[in-house]
Amino acid sequence: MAKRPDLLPGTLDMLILKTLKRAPLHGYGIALSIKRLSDDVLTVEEGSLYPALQRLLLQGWVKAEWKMTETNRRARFYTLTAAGRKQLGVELSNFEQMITAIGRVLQDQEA
Amino acid sequence: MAKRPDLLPGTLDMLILKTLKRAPLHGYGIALSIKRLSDDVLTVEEGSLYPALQRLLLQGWVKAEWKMTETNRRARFYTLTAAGRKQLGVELSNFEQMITAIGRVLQDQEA
DNA sequence: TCCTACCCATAGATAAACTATATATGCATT
DNA sequence: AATGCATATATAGTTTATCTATGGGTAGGA
Repeated sequence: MAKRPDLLPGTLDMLILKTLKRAPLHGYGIALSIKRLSDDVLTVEEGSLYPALQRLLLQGWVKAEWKMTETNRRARFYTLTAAGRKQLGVELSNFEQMITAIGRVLQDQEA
Repeated sequence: MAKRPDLLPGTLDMLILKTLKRAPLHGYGIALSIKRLSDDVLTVEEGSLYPALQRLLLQGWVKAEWKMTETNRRARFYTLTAAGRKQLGVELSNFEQMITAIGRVLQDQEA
C-alpha cells in the first residue's frame, strides 16, 4: 500500500522561504505553520526540515540566530535574506509554470 | 546556477498514466506527447522515462506489447490496465489535494 | 515526578530523477 | 553509397530530496 506523501517533492524550500517571508521563525514553528495553513495535508518531518534549513543557510537564502521564544525556550530563528527573497520569486515562478504545464497535460481530452 | 527542473518530482507516473488513458502509446511517443501538451515546459528524459515504465509494468498498472508504428518501426506500446486506471484516480486526487494545500500556504498574507 | 509539548539535529535508508552512454533503424538528402 | 537526423529502447551510475529512526534537551502543568 503506497503511503500518501507528506509533501510534493521539490516544494519544501519554497514553502519554507514563503513562511519566512511573513516573519522570522524557528524550525519547529515553520513546520507547524505549514501544517496548519495546509489543513494538515502537508507535514514537514524533522528529517526533512532541518537538512532543508541547512541547505538554505548554505545558499545564503536565510540567516539564523539563537533567541528565546515567547514561551521562554531557546530556538534558532531563521530570517529571509535579500537573496532568499529573490530565490523565493524564482521558485514561485517555476512552480506556477510547472503547475500550469501539468494542468495542460491533465486536462487534455482529445479523442 | 540552479537549473530549472524538467519535471515536478513525484508527478511523472501520473503524467504517463494520464497520457495512456487517451490511447496506448510507446515510450518515445509518451515523452513527446507530454512535451508538446506542456508547451515544452515538461521534458521527460529517457533516464526517467524507461525506469518509470518498468515501475508501472511491475505494479501492473500498464501492460506492454511490441508493435509497428505508423511509420514502420518497432516500438513497445503500453496500455493502461484496470488497476492503472484506478491508480491514476488515486494519484490525481492526491495531487490536487497537495496543490490545494500548497496554494493555501502560498496565498497566506497574514501580517 | 511524570508527561506532554516544545525544540534541534543527524545518520542511514529509500526512491526518484538526471547524466551519460549504448544500440539500432527508416528515410531523406548528398 | 554515405551521411545525418528523427525515431525508438534501455541501463549503469550519480545525485538529490525526502523519510525513518534516533538521539539529545527544556519548560510547564498535572
